Amino acid sequence: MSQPDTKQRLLDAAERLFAAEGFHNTSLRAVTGEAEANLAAVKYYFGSKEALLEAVFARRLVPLNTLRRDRMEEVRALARQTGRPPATADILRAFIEPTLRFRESGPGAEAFVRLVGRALAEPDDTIRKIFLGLVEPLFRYLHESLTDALPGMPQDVLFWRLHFVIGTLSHIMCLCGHFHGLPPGVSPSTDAGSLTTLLLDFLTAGMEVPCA
Amino acid sequence: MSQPDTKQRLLDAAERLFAAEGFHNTSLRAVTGEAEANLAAVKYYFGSKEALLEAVFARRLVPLNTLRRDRMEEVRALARQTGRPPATADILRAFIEPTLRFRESGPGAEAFVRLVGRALAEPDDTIRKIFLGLVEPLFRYLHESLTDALPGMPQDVLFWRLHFVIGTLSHIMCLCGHFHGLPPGVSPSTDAGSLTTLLLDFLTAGMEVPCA
DNA sequence: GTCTATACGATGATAGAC
DNA sequence: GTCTATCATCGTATAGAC
Repeated sequence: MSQPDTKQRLLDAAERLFAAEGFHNTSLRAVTGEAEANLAAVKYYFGSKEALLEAVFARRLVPLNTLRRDRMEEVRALARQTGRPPATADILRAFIEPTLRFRESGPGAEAFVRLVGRALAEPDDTIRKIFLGLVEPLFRYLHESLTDALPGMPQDVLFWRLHFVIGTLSHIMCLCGHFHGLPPGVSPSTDAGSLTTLLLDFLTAGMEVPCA
Repeated sequence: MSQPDTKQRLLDAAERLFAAEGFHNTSLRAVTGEAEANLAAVKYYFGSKEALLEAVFARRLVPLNTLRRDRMEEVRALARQTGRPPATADILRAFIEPTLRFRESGPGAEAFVRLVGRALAEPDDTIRKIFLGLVEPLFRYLHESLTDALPGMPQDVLFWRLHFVIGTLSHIMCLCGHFHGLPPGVSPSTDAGSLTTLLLDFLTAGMEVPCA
């Protein structure tokens, strides 16, 4: 290769721009301009604009998903030793805490978190499916783990509540640092630790409440 | 006018296409094609593509917001007569039930609900601000009503929980009829009545749980 | 007032030279 | 591996017909 890490520079520039301006609102000329690469380099390294997006997702999502699954597996293994179901709060923490902490894991990570938070609301089927392909196995495992934690809950109620959790987390991920309509005098804490606690209290109560 | 309601046909076509394909993925040529109007009709009636989107939002959102605010005001007025705070569940129901019922209010309404559900996750600042301009006063009123219902709750906790509610509702709005990864044997009910009950149980429990 | 025809610069994508 | 040239299509703008 002649240039050092053209591929990495393209990924970095695409991640930042897709998060800041949106996928459809970002031109390949803007990406290659910021990465100081030629327009056709995207075609060469990735194949298309959509394949570039998939690479942006995969680079950070694959290790994050491994971490989230490992933590959920750990909670369930410990519970099996006691012979009792895992606590709902422990399952949710294993899923949520790495997600929120990820924002503090280095340059570009905050932009990436916003990008992921928006992905499920993406109108474009192709793009949403690229993202779903990377996270759906993990969602299934979370579903399975929650079924484990809440053995008495009807299947369809659990299914909806799972999506309530995912929806809340997605919204918080794209909200971080971008509040609308802050009332005067309110300056909510945004560090991963506080936010994890606040989310866990709220979601655990919602997951565990008896249904009519 | 020569053609019957060119403006309405443009709004109908834009609503359907923006919801189905996304705003940036929908060309004005597609809109005017479906509406059987000339390309320049958008410029003539609305001024720009973004102004067309604002008109699509406003047409249905203004009456819906009036309904939601009226119902919240009614709950608070009744509570004042008893001299006690309104119930959290009643405030949330006043906000959520009209939103979910709206989906069944006629042709095009379901597409519109998805469009609104995605709006807060919209990456484009201009578009998100168009939407926020139409809903922020209502969000503030919901915030105020929940402060009323939960007088002991710290301001910053209430602020976050308000956003948890909005995030959950947004996600459900864009999910309706578009599930990913349905496990076999689960066919969740999607009618407004059942969904309202499920959401209310979950969100009320989360709003009312004591915070550490 | 309402609508049509047409043109302009910029975009995503590609083919093929080097 | 990298770059130039080219293409259809995009949002927008304008001039003018009815």
